[in-house]
Amino acid sequence: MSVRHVMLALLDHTPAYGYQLHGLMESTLGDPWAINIGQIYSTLSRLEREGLVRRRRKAEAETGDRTVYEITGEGQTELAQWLREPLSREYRLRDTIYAKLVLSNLSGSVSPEEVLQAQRRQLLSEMHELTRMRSDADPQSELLWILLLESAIMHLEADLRWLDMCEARLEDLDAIPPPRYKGRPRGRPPKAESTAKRS
Amino acid sequence: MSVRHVMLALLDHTPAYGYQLHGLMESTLGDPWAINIGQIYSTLSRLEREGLVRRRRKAEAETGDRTVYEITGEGQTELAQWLREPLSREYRLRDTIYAKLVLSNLSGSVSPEEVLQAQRRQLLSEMHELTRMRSDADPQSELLWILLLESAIMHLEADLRWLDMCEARLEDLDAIPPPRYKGRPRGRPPKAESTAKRS
DNA sequence: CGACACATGTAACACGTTACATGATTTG
DNA sequence: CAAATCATGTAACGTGTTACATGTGTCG
Repeated sequence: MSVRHVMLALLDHTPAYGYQLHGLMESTLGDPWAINIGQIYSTLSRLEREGLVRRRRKAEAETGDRTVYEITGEGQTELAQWLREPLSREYRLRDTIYAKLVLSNLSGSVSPEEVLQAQRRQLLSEMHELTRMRSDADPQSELLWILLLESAIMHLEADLRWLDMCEARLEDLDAIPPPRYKGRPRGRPPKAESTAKRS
Repeated sequence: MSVRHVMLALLDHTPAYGYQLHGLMESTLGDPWAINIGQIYSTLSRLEREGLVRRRRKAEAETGDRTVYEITGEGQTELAQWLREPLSREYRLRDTIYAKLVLSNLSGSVSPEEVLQAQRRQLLSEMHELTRMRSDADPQSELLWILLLESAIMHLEADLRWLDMCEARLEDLDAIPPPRYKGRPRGRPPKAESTAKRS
């Protein structure tokens, strides 16, 4: 839901052909946003079909045989809307680590302790890597890159603190009864009901 | 990459039929994990095809006409492996808010200030909601639900602090040159190169 | 020449979503 | 009886992945 908008933004800055977009995406947003080149072309097709993008009439000097795309008015509208509309972070409530913790507690093959420990090891090593990269980065020319690293580091810290919290309460987990299933238990399971969403 | 494993874990606890799995998933992991019932069946097919799950032979009392599935040995192996293997959090480096910030800076229609402010408003409101839910929850019977809320809150805090940081450095953003594209710029774009991944 | 970057695609698949079709059983 | 819930699916589509096919141009 996001690659299409990135492409729109890049095309809004300057018309481009597919291969070029691929390069721009990587140089603008960095390696983590590198996608398979094939997806560029299929996304361009969809965007064209929806009228958010159009093929540029050849003409203007020689473009070789490359297919240059440009954004349309509709595309700019869509882009502005995407930029303005804030992200909901409620997906945080669908955290895979949480699921692993609950499920390991449920089915005996791997203990919650093991899950937590493995995860902590992983996060600590990523933390090392991130802080190293942070101190390697040049505050002048790589401001954006640094901001991204800071973000990742802060979330990693949150994860680590959370793991500590869980570990401290591990004993309490044993007391939790397994889920039942018999015609609407109604035992109020965890509810999301975040902003503007009723269950 | 995660629904299949949730289903394996539930089936490891007890054999079940599709509709039942859907209910168990929600009551075990909560609303945020509720998925479309259709996906249960298609995932079951895939799991069966891969031999991680099998249809139980009718017999044993009356099951009605419901198709009961149970996990296989292979399935248990796969499940244990999933539980043991830690998640990489490197996807944090592919943060959509970050992308919006960079792209709004690039294409003029919406300013970075606007993006940051809209996002802050959203996060503050979600924070309100989450803290309210946290204080409503019963520490005895809803320990898991509380842990999940804590996690979400901590990450929300991280996001908010990050937004502040970005805002404080907004002026510096103007100084950033737009990305070029001409035969390998080699201006070291942001690199991910997280654990065990070379670009 | 041969390897590599440039350039454009297609195919197959996994996962997720919404929507629809089709019935049986339960219950107000 | 009508509506809701139970129960099992299918179809269409969006997004993402990997892999492959097919060329041109450049450079050591």
